[in-house]
Amino acid sequence: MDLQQIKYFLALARELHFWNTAGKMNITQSALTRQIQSLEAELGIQLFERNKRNVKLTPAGRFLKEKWEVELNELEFFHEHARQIQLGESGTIIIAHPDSISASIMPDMISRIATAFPKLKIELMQVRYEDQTEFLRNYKADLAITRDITTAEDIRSRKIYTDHLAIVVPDAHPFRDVSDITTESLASQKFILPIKDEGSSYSDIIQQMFRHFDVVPDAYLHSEFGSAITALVRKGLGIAIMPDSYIHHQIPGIRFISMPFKTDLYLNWRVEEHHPVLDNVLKLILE
Amino acid sequence: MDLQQIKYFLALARELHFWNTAGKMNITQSALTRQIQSLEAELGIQLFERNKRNVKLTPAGRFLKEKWEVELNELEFFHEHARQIQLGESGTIIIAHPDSISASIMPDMISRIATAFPKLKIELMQVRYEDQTEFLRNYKADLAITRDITTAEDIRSRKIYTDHLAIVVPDAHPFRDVSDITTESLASQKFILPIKDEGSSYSDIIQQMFRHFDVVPDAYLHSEFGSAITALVRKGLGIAIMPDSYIHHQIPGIRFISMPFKTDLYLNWRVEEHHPVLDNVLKLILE
DNA sequence: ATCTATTGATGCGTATATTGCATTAATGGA
DNA sequence: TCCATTAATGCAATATACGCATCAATAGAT
Repeated sequence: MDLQQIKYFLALARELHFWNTAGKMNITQSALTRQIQSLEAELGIQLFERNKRNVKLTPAGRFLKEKWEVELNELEFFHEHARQIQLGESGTIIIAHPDSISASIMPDMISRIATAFPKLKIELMQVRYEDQTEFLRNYKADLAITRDITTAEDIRSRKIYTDHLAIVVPDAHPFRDVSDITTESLASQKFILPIKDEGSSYSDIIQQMFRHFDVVPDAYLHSEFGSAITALVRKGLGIAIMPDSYIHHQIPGIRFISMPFKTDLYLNWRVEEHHPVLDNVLKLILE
Repeated sequence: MDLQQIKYFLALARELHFWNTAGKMNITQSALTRQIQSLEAELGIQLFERNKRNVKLTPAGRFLKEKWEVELNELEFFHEHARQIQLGESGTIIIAHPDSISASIMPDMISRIATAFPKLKIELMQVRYEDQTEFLRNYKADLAITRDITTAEDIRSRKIYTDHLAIVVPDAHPFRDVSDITTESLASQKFILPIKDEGSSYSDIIQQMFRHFDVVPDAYLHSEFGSAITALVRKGLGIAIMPDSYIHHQIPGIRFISMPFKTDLYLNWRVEEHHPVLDNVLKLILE
């Protein structure tokens, strides 16, 4: 069974028309017909019901369409990753990280990696917290830096940094330093907070801070994106809680008031890994 | 890329010897060499390092070996399931169920299915609770009957039956009926209980019963298997809590004392399903 | 009802790919 | 140094896949 046959099948399953499909796949209708026939014969499964006028999927064909689509996609990612492994020091590693540390620990980390592996390409990406495990699993990312511990069996985590929460206010705001932050002063503020995520340790720490001040925050706006949040704070739409790593972004128009609440950063990676360079990069980051 | 090439690759990755592998795959060494070469060329990945004397996997080859093994296996299951879908009424459906109901609701359910679909083959299997979702997902089972609600997105559940917990004692035991069951009388008993599983609603119900009597059970033996448990009870090694459906097994040497605590049975199946007969069987069971 | 354009299947000759056989070249061990 | 083992390769035979042309069925237009 040839993978090309499955590709022909998937194309035909979308088009449901031999001539159009054959055109798109750059073969003749007769070749396509025979490829599908041979696929059906080899599997012992009729994939399409067809007469001279109409083509439609059988139940078994519908089932295999779904499965094969996923499977072929996975294969592509595996092959690409295998190519990266082969490229070794001149390959690419993909790092997913929160925006908050773009200007704090990331530059240092990147420069250490780049110095140690001059030919290695590094891709950076931002991924929503809930997608990170899946991105690692599917080889869409090789390393992920998160503010949450990952508990999955096939992912390893290690703490690499700790920073503090800060209250982010516009320049003109009356809050000047920690002594201005009290139960009363907080109660009258509007907050811009991250999207509340049950079981996220980062959310938990923020909640914990509010509990410490015995305040239920008045939060009407939620966002995960730092640049959006800082812009909103600057415009006076509310104040925010962010990791103080953001200070390094040196964003004008806002101030950070560091609070004595810690938030940890974790490095996450796949347990099962045959990528020698990735192993070395891991060692480098973890010292 | 031909799947046969991947099979050749996997065989060679195990043997690491062209002649032996070629022999096992019923081709000549030269054909095997060329298949592997063409696979490597098409992927642009060197899979083996070889000289005239030794063959070994490259890191990329090691990676793909693992992935392709899993993938090929999955494909096999998909094709087999697709064949079952095609066979329709003369296919096979696989039902996973707890041993407890083998003699109570199962016979009735099976006979209803068999009457409605005379050509359908039915396979029964017992699966540990924690494996059931995976068995459904991988098409190793089509229906699963459990005492726990399944919360997975891709699995649907419906309650199909409720039975009661019973205290299971050897014939000679002083407990005769419900009135003998008290906090004091329970406290002096040794129990054989199922393996405690956090988050299992069946465990919860048993715990709930003990809490009701304000007793912490003295349980030194744990098993999930009904036949093992009843044998142990008969030998006087302890008393057990079981669903009273077991009464229908008519096991000699033990007695069941029904308690007013309910345990529900759920039928679980895959949401995504193109198997028309399976759909019909579902409708039949759920009325 | 008849005609026509469209569509999937199929026969046939050609082009391409794959195989087995025989041989070659490299290498570890006697 | 010689020999047995082993992966690669040239070559001819065979098998497979392809495109072209054609056929047969059918929906829709007239």
